[in-house]
Amino acid sequence: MSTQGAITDPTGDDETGEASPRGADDAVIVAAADGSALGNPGPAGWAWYVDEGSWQAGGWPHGTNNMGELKAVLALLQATADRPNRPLRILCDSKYVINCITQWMPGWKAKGWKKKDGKPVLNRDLLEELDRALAGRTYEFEWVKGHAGHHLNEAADERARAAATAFQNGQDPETGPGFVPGAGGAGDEPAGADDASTEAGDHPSRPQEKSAQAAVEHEKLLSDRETWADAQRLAPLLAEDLVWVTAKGRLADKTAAINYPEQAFALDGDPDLVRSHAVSEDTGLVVSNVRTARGPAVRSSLWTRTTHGAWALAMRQDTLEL
RNA sequence: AGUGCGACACCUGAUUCC
DNA sequence: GGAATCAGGTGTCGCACT
Repeated sequence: MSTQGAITDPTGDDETGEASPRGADDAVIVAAADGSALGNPGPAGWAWYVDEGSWQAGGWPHGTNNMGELKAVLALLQATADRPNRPLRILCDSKYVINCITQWMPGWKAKGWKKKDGKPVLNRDLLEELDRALAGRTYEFEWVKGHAGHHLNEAADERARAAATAFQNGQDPETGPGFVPGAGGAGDEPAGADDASTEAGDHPSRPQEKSAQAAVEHEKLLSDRETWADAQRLAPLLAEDLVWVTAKGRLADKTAAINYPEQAFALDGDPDLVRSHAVSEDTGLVVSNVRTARGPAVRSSLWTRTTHGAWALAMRQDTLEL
């Protein structure tokens, strides 16, 4: 099933990433987009795939399947944004995503992002970004059944799951080469002439920003009860030599934090990010406002990357507000 | 306000088999 | 590692009824 029929027949050959003359200015880009969320919600990944030389993946430490599905399409749009004249054929197994974009969004926008039952539409931020990214583009969605052996869909699925798995292990996912025009064949485009799109998405390519981003994400992850209440998930997030200065001015270590997670991690509401700072490529600082059992506090957390590539909390200080 | 229903995904756990 | 079956769950939407 296809929507938005503005595309001139893309050769009908889905197995080849791109149709028509490679790199042609108006050649249809055929890509599959897919998402994954382990445990749903849980560590989540997204990916789009054109061919072995042109794909991208990413994710979050915590997200839903549908966030992943939406982000996969959004990332594809962003990665190809510098070629707005090339039509997109997007293979997607989520009817939620296809219906959101092709049927429901117009109504939601007109009605102030309220569903039929009056409740607010979920994933609105992603949807609004998608709406912006779609403007001026020629595209067409094709629904493909998931796990039915479709080559492009399987490839995107594998990469999305791999990204989710990476986040589950506290590691950074493989993000892929990004959109590389004509990557599939004996390309006519100068090799490596364009890697500007490699970094689209959640993980900025500049390493300094990456560590700040990682620190923020892991800080959020650790504030989630589902994470810290599970010792299996909690332990790897804490550095062996963790130093924690509590709100009362006491010193605590990793063992104490693991033995008394309720006291150490329970918050009223989510942490409110104040600032994040990249100390180095492997160290990020996060300052946030939190509501502890003892009252509101300012929390500074230092996250570092271990030798295994995973991020762990190295230092934390809480200061109670007056 | 609630209850269903439908659809597509995303999972978790078992089992069998190779 | 892989492929197939069976349970059970959440993410999300629309629709119809109470």
